[in-house]
Amino acid sequence: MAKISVKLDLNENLFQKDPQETDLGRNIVRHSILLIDELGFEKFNFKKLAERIKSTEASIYRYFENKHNLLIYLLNWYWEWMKVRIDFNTININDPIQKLDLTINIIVDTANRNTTIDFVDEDILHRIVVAEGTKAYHTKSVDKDNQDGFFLSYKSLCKKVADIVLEINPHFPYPRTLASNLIEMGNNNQYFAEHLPRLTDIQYSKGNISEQAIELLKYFAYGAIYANHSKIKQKNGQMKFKPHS
Amino acid sequence: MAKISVKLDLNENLFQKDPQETDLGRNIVRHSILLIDELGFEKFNFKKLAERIKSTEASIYRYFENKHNLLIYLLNWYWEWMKVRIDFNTININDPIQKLDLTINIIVDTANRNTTIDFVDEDILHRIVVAEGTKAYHTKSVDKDNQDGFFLSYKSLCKKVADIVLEINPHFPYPRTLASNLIEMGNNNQYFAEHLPRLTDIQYSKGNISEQAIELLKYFAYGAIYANHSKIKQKNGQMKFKPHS
DNA sequence: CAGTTTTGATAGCTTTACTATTAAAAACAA
DNA sequence: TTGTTTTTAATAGTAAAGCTATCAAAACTG
Repeated sequence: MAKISVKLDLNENLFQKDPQETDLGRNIVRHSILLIDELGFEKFNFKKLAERIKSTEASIYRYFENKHNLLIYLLNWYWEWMKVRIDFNTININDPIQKLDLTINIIVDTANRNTTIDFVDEDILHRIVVAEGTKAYHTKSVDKDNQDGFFLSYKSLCKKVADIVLEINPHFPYPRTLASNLIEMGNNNQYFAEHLPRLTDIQYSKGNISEQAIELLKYFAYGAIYANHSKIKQKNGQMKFKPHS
Repeated sequence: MAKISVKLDLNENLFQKDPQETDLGRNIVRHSILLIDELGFEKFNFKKLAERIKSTEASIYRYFENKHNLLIYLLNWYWEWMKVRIDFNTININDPIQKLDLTINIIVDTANRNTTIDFVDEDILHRIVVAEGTKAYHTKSVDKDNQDGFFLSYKSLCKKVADIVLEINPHFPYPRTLASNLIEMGNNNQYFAEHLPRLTDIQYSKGNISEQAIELLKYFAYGAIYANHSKIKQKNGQMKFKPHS
């Protein structure tokens, strides 16, 4: 497998000093991924990370203002990487259905990659995205973080997926919702399969988790995209009721 | 509006001492809701809560082991309350489609309630569920918490919704996923509309957020439930491709 | 009114999340 | 190669968070 050197463009507000530029920076990124995965984001801190990489807290603070920004940096990295992979994989494909199928594959996991990046373990980063991803924007600082462009990558990723959906059905009324939901649903159902199995229909006993997740996302995606709403309205027609008023 | 005294049955592992039983306990619950809403869960702590209710940290620790358990307590309260409302509202309804529509109304918001509970502000609690809900299970202690029954209410709520879905279409292959996804999607899209509008198709400019969320959830729910998969497979048929292998 | 339980007041301890200072090391330039 | 700048390490210190322990006062219970 080719080892392509990838340097993704990430929003400069996310760091104090670009961690992709120095050994220490790349070390911080590499080991923060491992350590967040080990400890969970709440128990993770810069002191423990410093010990692990035999550096100091103060040095890490020169790269990232705090651990929240580091998490968002990692997520941005992943979202950018997803976009690259979608572009790369769909470059010669015209059929939008094929494009969406491919995109769903990329949403679900990082398997079958055609490159590796030396200082990022993408499988572990994917676990972080699944387990800790929503913490990026579920904070009181969302609006400020959003203004600082912390979610630009996520939004443009969703836009990309939404545009593929619109290629399939230009009249589909909820492209953004479908896009963000495919991503969140994919993450949730993989997490649920492992930790809260009653909340998903994906089951270890049925075989490969990723494959089931892909089938599931396709089912919901095409169910929505091709939804026959005149038929649904007809089926639901008789009862023009007012809910609990 | 009737003021019905409701005491929900909540898992006893969630607290050290039942907060529904004492004035201080009810005060802790009431003001923790207000304070978490104000500060966000990260900045919220027992010391600040103690100041607010003119009590002490130590006293609060006698009710809840830590703030994480308090959050889960509040969420369980809300999930139980949703179940009560679903039961109450669908009690004389036989049409499962009508039941699901009602359920979607209840998922989206707490409007048009027929009761109020004195020590819980449900509108604010709903905001907490939307903004902080996923933090309940995105921790390293999920599996332990799950064993302690911290998510029983959520799971049985999903089961209830899934059963309604199966009433409509007994062959639907993803009832649990649809159930949990309707809840998470409802929460996400309301949150996105407010904070990250590019991630949803709900827009303030289009009018009432809740109504749009209800329409959206119905669209996706019935799209999935009535998905014509032979037709979809036919449309997608020609390309039996292997994604990026 | 005696006994039990609950609460409040106070203290203290460890960890987290930083900031500041200074010196050593590394990088780089003339 | 030496001098200069940048980067890192080492150390110290602070305020807040997240607890635990003790004891006395208050409140409720029989």
